[in-house]
Order: sequence, then structure tokens, then C-alpha cells
Amino acid sequence: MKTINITLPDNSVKVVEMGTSGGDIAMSIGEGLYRASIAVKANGEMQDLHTPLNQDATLEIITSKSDEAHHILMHSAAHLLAQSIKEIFPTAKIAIGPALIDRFYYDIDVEETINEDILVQLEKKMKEISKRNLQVKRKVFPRNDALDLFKKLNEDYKVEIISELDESEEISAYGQGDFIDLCRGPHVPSTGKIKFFKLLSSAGAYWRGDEKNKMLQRIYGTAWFSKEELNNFLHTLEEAKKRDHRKLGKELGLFAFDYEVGPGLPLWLPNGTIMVDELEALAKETEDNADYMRVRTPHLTKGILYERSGHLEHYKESMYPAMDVDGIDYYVKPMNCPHHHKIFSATPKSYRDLPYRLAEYGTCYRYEKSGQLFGLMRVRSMQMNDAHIYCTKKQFKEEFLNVCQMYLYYFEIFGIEKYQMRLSLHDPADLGGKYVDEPELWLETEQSVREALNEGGINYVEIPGEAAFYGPKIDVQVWSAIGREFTLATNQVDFVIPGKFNLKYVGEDGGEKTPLCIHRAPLSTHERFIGFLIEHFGGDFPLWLAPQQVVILPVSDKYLDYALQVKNCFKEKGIRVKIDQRGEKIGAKIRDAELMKVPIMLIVGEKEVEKKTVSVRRRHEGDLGAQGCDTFSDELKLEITERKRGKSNSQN
RNA sequence: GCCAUUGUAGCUCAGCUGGCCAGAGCGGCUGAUUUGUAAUCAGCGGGUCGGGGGUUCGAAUCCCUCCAAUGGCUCCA
Repeated sequence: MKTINITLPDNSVKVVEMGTSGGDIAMSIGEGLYRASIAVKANGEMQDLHTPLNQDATLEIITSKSDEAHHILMHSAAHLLAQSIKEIFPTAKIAIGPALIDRFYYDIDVEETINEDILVQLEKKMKEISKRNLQVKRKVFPRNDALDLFKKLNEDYKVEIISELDESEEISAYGQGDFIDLCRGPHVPSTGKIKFFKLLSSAGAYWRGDEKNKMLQRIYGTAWFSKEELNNFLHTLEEAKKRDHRKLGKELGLFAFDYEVGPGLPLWLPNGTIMVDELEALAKETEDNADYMRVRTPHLTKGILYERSGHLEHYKESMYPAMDVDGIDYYVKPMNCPHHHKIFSATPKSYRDLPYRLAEYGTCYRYEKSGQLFGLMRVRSMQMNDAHIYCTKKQFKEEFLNVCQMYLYYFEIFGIEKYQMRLSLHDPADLGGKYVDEPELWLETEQSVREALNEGGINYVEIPGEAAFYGPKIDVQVWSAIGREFTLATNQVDFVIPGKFNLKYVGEDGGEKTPLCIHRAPLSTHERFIGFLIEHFGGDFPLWLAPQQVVILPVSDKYLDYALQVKNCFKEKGIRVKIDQRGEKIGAKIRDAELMKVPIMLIVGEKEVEKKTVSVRRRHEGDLGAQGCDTFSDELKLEITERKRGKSNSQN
């Protein structure tokens, strides 16, 4: 009998018979370990507990504690769901069913519409199959046998997947009871391991994500190793709903939609407008310090401008249709760049004028497909924190890096810690198609972007094939409270359009040259950024950003005169302050101010009138005692000017 | 755009297996109360039951259609 050496993570070596499984080894260490085991990692590769080991290996046993095990569990839960579907709807065809970070799904092709009732039915069936505790067995076939098997089962989607694999490839499938699914694995050893799960929702999804293909039905679910983890997850989902910017936007009176105005066209209410103005003030101050110049451009423009820019060629479906004005096509602008280019070329430029930085909170309109509108995060009218930087090749690296550092400056102010910078690169195979045919320029520019980022110590990931048609770009991804992913900021290089607009500057040598252009929007759009901030802070804004900063609560209307004096003291310093004049008791006034998330409450009654003070109650901190009007308003003024984050909203 | 779900008062929701004048709580308004750190009491308003069409003696309720929102797919700031 041949033996093999198995090295465990503590470097101890076990000599076992060839063909021993990872599960056997776990068992030999201890039964408790065996019961907690989900899979093993042999020489760094994940495999099933039952899979025989046929050579020397370093072995790590994956127990339910790890993220990897959780991933396997959810993948197995997806199989359990598919099996339940097949038992209830034998003619259903199954497509794919992967695990995501905290949930899994399975795409199926079935006549019946999957509704709430069916989800309940399926969940019941899943519980039943889990109780059967079926062994999950891996089988390996030659490609053609696998093809025959899934053809016989009428699993057209599986057949399609297999037939695209290489002839020589071995195909693995996992069986449990009568059910078999094409799959790489690994999986939990038996269905009994999948105990705590819930089906969450159903939705449509195109086969292979292509809108030309048939739409399948996707069922989402989640699975965990313990009831507690499952409940925690469901609770987190509930909590996230409370932070949803659409809900908070309504409650706090920030913005509204009206069907007579139109979908995706938000109305900024007075409270929301205050936030917009604050954000804009921050941007103007920051851009002013970085030597940007502000400009203004019209919303409406002749089609010829967008022919020149290439928007009509590349971007037409996202533009509102043309309107006929005196026989000429006009469009509402989807972007500000062409206008800024026109400003650049309005006066002659020398190399001494570069970098030439033009900034505008320009209003753009894009015809987004109705199904993709989403609160403030995806709208049809938006105001972009836009700027275009025209510079020489030599200046490019520094300018690009400065923009990236501007993002980080903003993120620091708002306490945004969870984000990802993505460097989108071109695909050389698509030159002349999706990308302008300038192979050397692409490589050169991409390299200098990399260098800029590396020199600035900025972490990023590279995404090939995602660049704009005119150059590489950096996108900053963030996640909303309800888990949706968004591109927030963007920083794009453009080496094409300046040429199309015939932009020139006179160089040191007296010759004409074309500048590079950097498009950048660190604060995204008002709409998306504020939508994101609402969720980020859960409506609990830092003082400087809060629509209502201070509310004065007179204990009774006997103290209204004094309240008015207090109000003036704060108002004079530019602090946003109101008096709650209603005939309510103080407890009710406090409650309402708390619900509106007003950061500072000033209670005034007999004591305060006598001593000329205010009783300060700060959100999340409670009663802070009496303070003089002048000292306290000065203190607040300072906090506002410095744009500090409060105790309650410094984490996230 | 596609698949599914939903749409009743300013907000949150009940009613919807067709049938008494369509309900509740909160908010609003009026009055009383003059209040000390998360809800004072009473009264009064308020709805083309998303729009249009149909079935029916009769429609918030059933059917069709349009609009909008929601969950996804695809795409993006």
C-alpha cells in the first residue's frame, strides 16, 4: 500500500494511505473538527471533504468559521434551491447558481411566475431536502459523456455551457439524491449541513447577462451556519432599509419626485437645497485653492457641437431626442465637455496659460432607460461637479495625481473609508472599434497614469476593457446602504477630443500644439453624492451639512421673546436656526427635533432667561447643561467653518 | 428597455372571496392647557381608492391598457 505525506498548518506531517480523504484526516484529528469541517484546501486548492488525496499535500481544513466555508455553504444552498425547483417543477430548466458575498441565486427557465407563495413553497421543499441529509457526491466525466447526460436531462443551458468547453476537458458534476448539477465545486458533504437559509426575492435576469437572450427568473436567497448569523443578516437588511436615501429624503424633506415633472427629474426641497449649496461651497473653495477658474455654459446646444465631439455617434441613446428650433436640431446637454472646449478655444492660448482648469457645476440631462432610474443615485437631470484640465504631456502626471488627491481630501472630510479606485484600461483587441486607434498613445498614457498613482501612494485595481473611447479613466466605486454599487467620482484622460475641437496652444518653440484634457468629477453629481451622503450618515449629518443646525425650544410661550433674542445671536453668525413656537410640551418638541435629526437643541425657560443662557441638548450626547449664548454660538460657528464630523457620524 | 411586484388621505397602512355614506394611526388646522430633556387633551377638516377603458344591476375589489414606484438584469456620474 502506497502512503503519502500530508502537512498540516502547524507543520506536523501525517503519513496516510494514498486515497485517504480530507474528511478522514479531519476525523483522525478529532470528531468535533470533522463535524465542523466543510471542505479542505489541498496545496492551496479547494476541494471536497470526500475527495481522495493521491499525492503529498499541504492540507488546510476549512471549517464553518471561515468566509470560504460560507461561500461554499451558499453555493450548496443554490444547488439545494435548484433541486427543490426541479422537484416542484420537473420541466424547469436550470441555468446558473453562484454564491455572492452574502447571498446566492439560481437562474431558472420555468413557465410559472415565481411569486411570494412559490418562494414559501420552495423554502419548505429546501428544508425537507435538507432533512433528508443526502450525501453530496462529486462525479467526473469526459466532456462528451457530460454532454449526453445533460442532453438526456433536457438541461439546455448546461448543454450550452459544456459545449463551449474544450474537447479534452474533464467535466465535474455534483449529485445529491436524484438531482445532478454541472459544477466545479467544492460543496458541503451533505444537504443536512444547509440548515439556516431564507429565500429573499425573485427577479428577471437575462441568460448570460445579455439583453438579446431570453429572460430567465432569478431567485435570490441567503444561507448561514447558524440561526444567529442568519438573523443578524436579516436584521442588517432591515437596518439598511432605514438608511435608504429615498426613505430619509422623504422624512427629512430633502427632495421629491412628481409624476407630472417626470421620472428621474428630482425636485430639491428647501432642506435638500441647503445641502446642495453647502456641497457646492465646499467644491468652489477647494477648486479655487487649486487654481481652477469657474465658467457657465448653456443647457441647450446645436447638434453640430455633438457631431464634432462624437457624442451623437457614441452616446446618442443616452441623450434626450433633438428638438427642432428654426429648422435646426438642438439638444439638451448630456455633458459639459464640448462647451468647455469651446471656452478654451474662445481666446488664444500659450503654454504659459497651461494647465488651464475650467470648473462648472453644470446641469446635464441624460435619457436613462426607465428601468435604471433609482432614487437620487440614477437620475435624468443632474448637476455635475465638473471640470476640465487642459495641460501638456509633461504636466499631465502631476495634474492627474492632484485630482486623485482631491478625491482623498473630500473622502477625509466626509469620513468615506469604504471605496475602491478602479483604473479602467483599453482592450488592444478593440482598437478602432470601441477605442480610438492610437495604440502607442494608449500605452503611454496608461503608463503615466499608473506612475502618477504609484507615486501618490494611491491603491487601485486595474480593469481591462473598461476605458472610455477617448482614454483611460479612474472610477471610484462606493456602496449604498442597501448594498448597490455606484461609481461616485471619476477622472478621465482624453487625448482625442482636443484634436477634434482643434484646440491649440503656442509652445515655447512658437509652434502650435494640442493639449491633453483631463475630465474630472470628484464630487460626482449633486444628486448621486447627496444620495450617497444621506445613506452614509443615515440622515445624521455633520453640523456644517445639516439643513437645520439649531432649533430653539421654549419651555412655554412665556419665553418666546427671549427665544427670539437667542435666535438672533445665532443667526447673526450665519447659523441655521429656528424656534419651535408650537404650544406643545417640551418633551414633544424634543422628540420632534430628534426625529428630524436636528444636531443642536437649545432649551430656554425661566432659568435661562434669568441667567441669560441656553440649555444645550446635543443629538447623541444629550443634555450638556447651560451655556452662554455668545460663547456657544462662537463654538458652533468654528465647528461649522472647520466642517468637523460629530461624534455620531465620524465612523462608517 | 426587459422580467416580476406594487399603487387607497400629506405620511404609514387596513379594507380588495364585488354590495351599507371608504377606514385607522400619525401629521395638519382650531380651541383649551403654560408645560423642564423622545408623544397634553378635545374638536374639525382631508381621498376621481394612480389615469383611462371594459365586465356587471352594482367595481377600491374582476379584466384590458397607459402612467409611476419597487426588486432585479443590462448600462452608467
